[in-house]
Amino acid sequence: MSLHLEHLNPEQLAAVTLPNGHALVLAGAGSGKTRVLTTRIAWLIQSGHVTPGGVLAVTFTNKAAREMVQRLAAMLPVSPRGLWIGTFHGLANRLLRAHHQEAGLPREYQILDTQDQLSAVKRLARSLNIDEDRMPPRELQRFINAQKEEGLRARDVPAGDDLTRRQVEFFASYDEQCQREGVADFAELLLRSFELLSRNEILRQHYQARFRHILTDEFQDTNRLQYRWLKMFAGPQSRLFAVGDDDQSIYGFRGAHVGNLAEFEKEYAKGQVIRLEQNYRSEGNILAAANALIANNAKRLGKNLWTAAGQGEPLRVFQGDSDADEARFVAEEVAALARGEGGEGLRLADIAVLYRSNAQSRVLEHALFGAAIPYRVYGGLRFFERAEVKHALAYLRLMASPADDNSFLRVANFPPRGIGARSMELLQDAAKQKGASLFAAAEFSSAKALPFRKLIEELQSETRGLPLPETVGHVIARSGLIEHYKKDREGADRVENLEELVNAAAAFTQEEREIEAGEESEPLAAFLSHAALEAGEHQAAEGQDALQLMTVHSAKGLEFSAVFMSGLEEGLFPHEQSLAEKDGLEEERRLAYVAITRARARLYLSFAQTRMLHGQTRYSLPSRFLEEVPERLKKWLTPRFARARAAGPEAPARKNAAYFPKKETFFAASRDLAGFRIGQNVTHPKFGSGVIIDAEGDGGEARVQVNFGRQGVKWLAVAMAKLQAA
DNA sequence: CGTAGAAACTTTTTT
DNA sequence: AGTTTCTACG
Repeated sequence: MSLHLEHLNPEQLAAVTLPNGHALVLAGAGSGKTRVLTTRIAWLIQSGHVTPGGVLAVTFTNKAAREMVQRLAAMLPVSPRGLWIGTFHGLANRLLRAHHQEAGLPREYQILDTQDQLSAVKRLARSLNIDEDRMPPRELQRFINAQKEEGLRARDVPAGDDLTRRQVEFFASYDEQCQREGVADFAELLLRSFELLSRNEILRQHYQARFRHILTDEFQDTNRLQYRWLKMFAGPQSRLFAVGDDDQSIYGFRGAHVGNLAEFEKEYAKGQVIRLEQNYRSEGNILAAANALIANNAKRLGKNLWTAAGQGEPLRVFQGDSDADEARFVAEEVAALARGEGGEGLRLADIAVLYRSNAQSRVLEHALFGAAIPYRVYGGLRFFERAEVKHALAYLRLMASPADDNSFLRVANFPPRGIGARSMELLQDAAKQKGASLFAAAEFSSAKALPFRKLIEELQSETRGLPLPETVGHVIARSGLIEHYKKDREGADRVENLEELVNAAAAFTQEEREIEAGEESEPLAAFLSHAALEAGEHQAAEGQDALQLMTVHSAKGLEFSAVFMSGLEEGLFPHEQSLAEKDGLEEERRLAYVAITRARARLYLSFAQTRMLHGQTRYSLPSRFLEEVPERLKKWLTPRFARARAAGPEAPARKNAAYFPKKETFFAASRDLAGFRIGQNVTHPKFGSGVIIDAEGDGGEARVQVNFGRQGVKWLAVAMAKLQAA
């Protein structure tokens, strides 16, 4: 039992042992925030300030929650069972399972993930004859989630214009549909549990009296509903402890409200703010780069991150001719780092390749595969999101919860069993008329669907009392899924994944079940929740040393000896979509800040001049973030991209000006443009550096369209403009 | 009803 | 480019 308080610096110690009162800890990257949080919980318990059952600790990711439980288990002689540690969604689910009746939900309610929610929205839009061009399902989905994240139901949303009024109406119907089918989306878990406690005074008092210490990690990422949710648990005796970093707020797009930090300080912490500013992770140059970059943001609470470490190496900058070229560089460099080149080689698992969007992983994977470097990709399509796995889960969900129409529609005719579009339509009409579920309607009004209903009922009785893995195994076989994929030439992977699902069920232990869902839950119900809430982050090849590939978002909270930040191009990072959003550029910059601060000793910054995206070649300029890192900290590995400074103050960024997709054609590429070609980098005496993105005319008449980044996009006559090849 | 191939669509980040 | 949806045909 060792808390090792002696290893903490004064600020960390103060945060850990704060005796009473609420507190806000502003913790910079690498300042030991997770350690402070876990050590505080251990300290509170060990010193008798609270019993394990009186702790409520909330994180954003399952990974963070698991890590916290593990670290606690190492520090304390208590089992993590009694502790309420988990993600917002996991804990909300736990609460709702325990009080499903009071919350107005069926015992076996199912959780809709993003995919499921979209199909539910589409289905409803169709049944309401909604014009999908005027109200695209995706936008309806976004609208609904945004409202729920603000804590609003349809009746609470002011319907100003006509469009909003329609959206609100749809929102109301959507919630009715969910209620009827016994399902809850992610935001619903939070909102429903919030409403449960705010309405039910007895329950609220019970939990308020129970939770003496409420601790939250990554507080900058909470949305308004989550903040209210936390406050709900805080009774007069409770103490709130929030840890966050405004510079690492990167979830604005899903409703995170950085303002919560300031509001928390005003409402609770009241000046009890502890700043952790010493960085223990990165060497000097890396930290200097991060500090210089983030200084460009106007909206900051402000802090001064420093390190006692030496300067270390400069940041290495690489310019690739293409995305493939960049990927090749990454692969070669990773191989060299692993070999060690005179020093001690790095473990692959201690090296990360980060990118802005998942689509970028493919070209990297290709190069790594070619170089025989083992790698693991995080994010992207996760295990429980794969089609075949979702099919299997749909059978299981129907068995547990027959009213789940989403699942019914997913597998009633998969594998094909003669229930075509027409039969399904008739069944849906019948169900609608009677206000019944599809499963119920299958009994009396569809000869075609009846055998399917029978199959589900047989599965229910055949698996009654069986252990979970055997239930899953039986279902994938009896449903015909395995057989169906075995017939498919390319179905081998899918069969493997289905078999892996049985393993996942076996690995889903008693202990995990209790931590995630509470003590009294059914094994199957708990497993289905687990599948929806934790999309299967940790699958496959565990244990083997492998390079880590992930988006910057999923890298938050992690650290590596060497980090590759790839695709540093205008339009990609910062992403062009973000520039149209309010405070979008600042959020992108915080994202870049998160990426830089993941590195301990070595950091690579790379970009490519051309990139294949969605089947088109894009020509792009280096990211402005690259320029915001001072030159003295960088070492160029490739001849420096000549960048003549434009005279005068910089023009404000123009929306979408920097990044234009352009179909590459032989015609355009081979046309006589007086020595220039599309995609070429050029400089102009007034506008600075740019890239040619289009052309018209030939020879002496030729005009080219040049993207000058922040200076905008201009058409220039080649003969007149003093363009120079760069 | 089921399938194959064509056409259309997407085009950021995630619990 | 990859995925989903549509269309034509057996």
